[in-house]
Amino acid sequence: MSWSGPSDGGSGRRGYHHGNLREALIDAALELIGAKGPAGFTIAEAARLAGVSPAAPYRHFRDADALLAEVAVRGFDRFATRLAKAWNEGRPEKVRAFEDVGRAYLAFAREEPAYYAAMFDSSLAAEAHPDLQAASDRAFAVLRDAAEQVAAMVPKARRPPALMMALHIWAMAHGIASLFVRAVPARRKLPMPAEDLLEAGVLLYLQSLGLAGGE
Amino acid sequence: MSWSGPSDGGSGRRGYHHGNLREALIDAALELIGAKGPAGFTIAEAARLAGVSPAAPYRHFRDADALLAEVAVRGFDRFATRLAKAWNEGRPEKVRAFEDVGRAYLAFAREEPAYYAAMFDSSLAAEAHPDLQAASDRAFAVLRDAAEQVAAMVPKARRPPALMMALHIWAMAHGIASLFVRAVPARRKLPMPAEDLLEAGVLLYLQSLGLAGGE
DNA sequence: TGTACATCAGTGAACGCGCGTTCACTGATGTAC
DNA sequence: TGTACATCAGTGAACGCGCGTTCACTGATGTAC
Repeated sequence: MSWSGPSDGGSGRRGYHHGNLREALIDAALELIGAKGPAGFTIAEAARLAGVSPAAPYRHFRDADALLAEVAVRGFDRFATRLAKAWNEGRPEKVRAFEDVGRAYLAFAREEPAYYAAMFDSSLAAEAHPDLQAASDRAFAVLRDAAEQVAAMVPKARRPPALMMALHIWAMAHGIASLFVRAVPARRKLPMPAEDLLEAGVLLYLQSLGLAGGE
Repeated sequence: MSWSGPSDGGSGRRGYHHGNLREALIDAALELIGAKGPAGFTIAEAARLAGVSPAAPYRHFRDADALLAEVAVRGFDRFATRLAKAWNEGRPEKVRAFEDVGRAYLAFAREEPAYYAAMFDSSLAAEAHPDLQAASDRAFAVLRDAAEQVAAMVPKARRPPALMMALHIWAMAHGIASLFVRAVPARRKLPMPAEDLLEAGVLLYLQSLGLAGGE
């Protein structure tokens, strides 16, 4: 949560011009979303956190939704990067790398709850923010590509559609993240780490395809 | 969304006393949550919808959270009933009945989005509402019991923990419901109905256990 | 290198709004006798 | 059956609050010459 002003260096304000207000507002939004959820953040409070007047944000964002969308876009970009890193082009071994993607998914939800909430819990209409749709697509593409390469290992006769595989894994990872990693009324105490739960699920799933050491 | 007043019969107000304000407020809350999500509902607007003054709700609920919690509790109860009905004691056949539970899960999310949102998208702390926790437990118990009976069909040597199975299925169902049935920024067009996606996922999962017609 | 000027990124005061919550109140209902 | 009274479930006016948004403004920055 550092705001990386160019000439600021974290020392606070330095006069009439903020210097990097856009970034500071995004940082503030993240902080607020993390604390109160996407619905609990206001432009006014973000401005206060950034140390500017309530009118200042309007120089950079049309409204609260635009700021929220920007946060979500950045979230998806970080998310995509993280998943791609975990996949690592399927090295050293595809099934193992695929499981790593699942772990990276949960790790992101756990370590970046504010981004995650902006991405998945906000009521932004993706249609109204084309760049948001695009960013979400980029993240999903990583998962789909990985699924495609894993699916290709299955004999053609019983090979499932890679897209379906990707959707299944995404759904399970997202379900676990939503139910067990974050705070919801239905949240349960897990008898095991969420990561292990997902790993076991993915493993069973892949076993049914004849992959993964299902002896 | 009818308010079932005892002496009212849907004909509107009948004087100083509403007669069934508590129910009317819950109905109003459902309508608002359905339209704007759990965060977009206010006590004042619920009162307006119910046709009473903004102070009236406080005779029945301590605050907005209490009303929201009541809605969520009722949602979990309906949810549990619906899942139990789908499971139908494992008849006519356990694996098939288990799939039915999955279908019922999605059907609920689709047909009762307001309840579903109150249950899973609100920021209520379950700890602060013990009855909410209990209601959520009752719903999960249905799924866990079903999983237990399905797991019992697997030879002991490779039988997975039933609790884990229940968590996997719940996570996948919830993930699909969250990502593809409801409106979120990351929502994708599915190449198939969500129900089919879940059914295929559950089937593959059970196949890995040697259950389900894995030819 | 210096000066004039355009542009940019903030200010701060103001507005109308809806919300949550309180308060003394009052109309309606139910009950004791 | 009738009356007195307690209780209950609403009223409506009021309060303080924070928000989103606008506006004319002004200080700071950058650029042309």
